[in-house]
Amino acid sequence: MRIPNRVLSSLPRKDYNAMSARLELVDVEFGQRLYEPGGRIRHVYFPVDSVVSLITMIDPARAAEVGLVGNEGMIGLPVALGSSISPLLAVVQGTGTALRMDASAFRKISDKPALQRELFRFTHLLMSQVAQTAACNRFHVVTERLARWLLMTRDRLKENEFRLTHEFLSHMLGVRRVAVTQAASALQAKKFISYKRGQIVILDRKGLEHSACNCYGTVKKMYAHR
Amino acid sequence: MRIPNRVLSSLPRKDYNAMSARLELVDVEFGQRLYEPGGRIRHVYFPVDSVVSLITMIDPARAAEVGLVGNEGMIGLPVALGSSISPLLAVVQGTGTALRMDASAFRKISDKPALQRELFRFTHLLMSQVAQTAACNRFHVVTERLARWLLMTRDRLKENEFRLTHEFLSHMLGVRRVAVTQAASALQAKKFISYKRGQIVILDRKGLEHSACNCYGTVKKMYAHR
DNA sequence: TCTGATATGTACGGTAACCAACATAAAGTA
DNA sequence: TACTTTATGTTGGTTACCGTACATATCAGA
Repeated sequence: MRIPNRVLSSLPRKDYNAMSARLELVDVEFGQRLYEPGGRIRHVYFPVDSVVSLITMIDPARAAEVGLVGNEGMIGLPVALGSSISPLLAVVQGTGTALRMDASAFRKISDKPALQRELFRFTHLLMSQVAQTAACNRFHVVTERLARWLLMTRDRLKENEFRLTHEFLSHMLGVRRVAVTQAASALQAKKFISYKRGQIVILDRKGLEHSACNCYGTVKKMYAHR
Repeated sequence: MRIPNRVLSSLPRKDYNAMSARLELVDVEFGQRLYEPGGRIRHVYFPVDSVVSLITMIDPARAAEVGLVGNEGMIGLPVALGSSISPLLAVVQGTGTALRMDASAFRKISDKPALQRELFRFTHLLMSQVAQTAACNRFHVVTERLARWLLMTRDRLKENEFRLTHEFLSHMLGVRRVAVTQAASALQAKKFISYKRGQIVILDRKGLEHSACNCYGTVKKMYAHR
C-alpha cells in the first residue's frame, strides 16, 4: 500500500509500521475546526487528500490565513515542539481524508530520529511559508494574493475546481467580502478563473501565475527543494 | 557564573558544560548582517545583550521584519531543523554580545534531549510570533505597529533609549520613511517617546502600550507562559 | 410556486498609506 | 569657517481598501 502523506511516506518502513496501529483514517469536512486558537490539541493530523488552513485570529471579527497544509505536511506541529496548545485556528479548507493520531500517543513516539527529521524539515518549511505570508500581507494587493491563494490551494487539492464562497475567501485573505468579489471578477474578466455561487474553476493556470505575486513561486521553490 | 542566555541557562549544567568549549563570545554591531536570505548559515548565535531582527526580503527594495530575538532565544534555528540555509535576512538591531557556535559543531550536539526541548520550545514561540506579525501587518496601522515594535525592542534591550533612524525603522515596518516620521511624531506629541537624529527615548511605557495593537500583549503573554 | 436564506454585484464617501519632490536642521569634515 | 552628508519635516496628488448600504440572482425547502 502506498502511504498517502509525504511526512509518513518518508519514514523507514519499520518506523511507519510502528505508528500505523495508532493511525486512524478519518473524514474531515469543509469548515470543520480542528483546533481553536488557544485551545488544546487532542489529535495530530496527516492530510491525505484534504487541505487545512492555519489562521491567526486577531480579534473575534478579524482573521487572516498564515499557512496552508496538504499532504506534504502535518497539522499539530506544536505537539512535536513540546506544546499542546495551538496558537492558531486550524480549519479544513478542502474536504477529504486525513490520518489522525492521538496527541499523547504521538508525543510518545515523536522522538524517533527519522520522524523527527521529517517533522523538523516540515517545521522549517512552514515557518518559511508563514514568514513569506507576513511580508506578502504587507506589500501585495488583493488580486495578487487571491491568485496566489488559488494556486496554492490547487497545488494541494490537485483539482482545478473547488467549492468556496467569496465570504470564506475574505476571511482567508483578511479583507472584506466586497474586495474578494472585485478581485475575483477581475480575474474572471481575464478568463483565468470562472465562478458561480460557491464554485470556483481555474481555467488558465499560467495566467493566474502571472497575476499572483512572486510569493507563490518563492514558497513553491522552497517546498520543491527536498 | 550566570549563563546569560535563557536557552542555554535552561540546560542541565553538564549539557551546558559540554557545549561551552565550542561557544565563543563575540561582539555584534548594529546593522551587521548575520545571514543573507538564501545564504548559508555558518554560525548559530545565542544573544546575550544584543538583539537581532529576522526579516523577509520580498524584493531588493522591500523588506519587513517578521521576528525579533534577544537573549530569550537563538539565531539559526534552521540548523536545528535540519537545514543550513536561512530563508530570512538576520540583522543586528541592538549592538551587544552573543555566544556563537560553529554550525556544524552545533549540528553534532543538537540532538541532546534537553537542548532539543529548549530549542523546540523556542521554535514554537518564534513561529507564533511570526504568525502574529503576519496578521498584524494586515490589520494594524503604522502608529500601532511602531509602538509595538518599540516595546518589543525595549523588552529585549532592557533599555529605554536606543539608536536608530526613521529610515531604518521604515525597513522594519515595511513602510516609507515618511510614514515612520508621521507616526513617530504623533507618539512624540503625546509625550510617549522623544527622539532626535537617530536616537529614540521611551518616556511613557504605559502610554506606548495603549498606542500599540494588542499583538504586543498577545505575543508577550505567549513568551511569559513557560 | 412562493418564501427565505445565501451568494454575488454595485455604489458612495472616507482614509491610511503611497509616490515624488522639496525644505529644513543637525552632524561630520575640509 | 564653509561645505557635504545625513536625518527629519512637510506638502499635494493618487490609490487600494475600508465601512456601509442596498440591489440582484440563485438555491433550498414549505
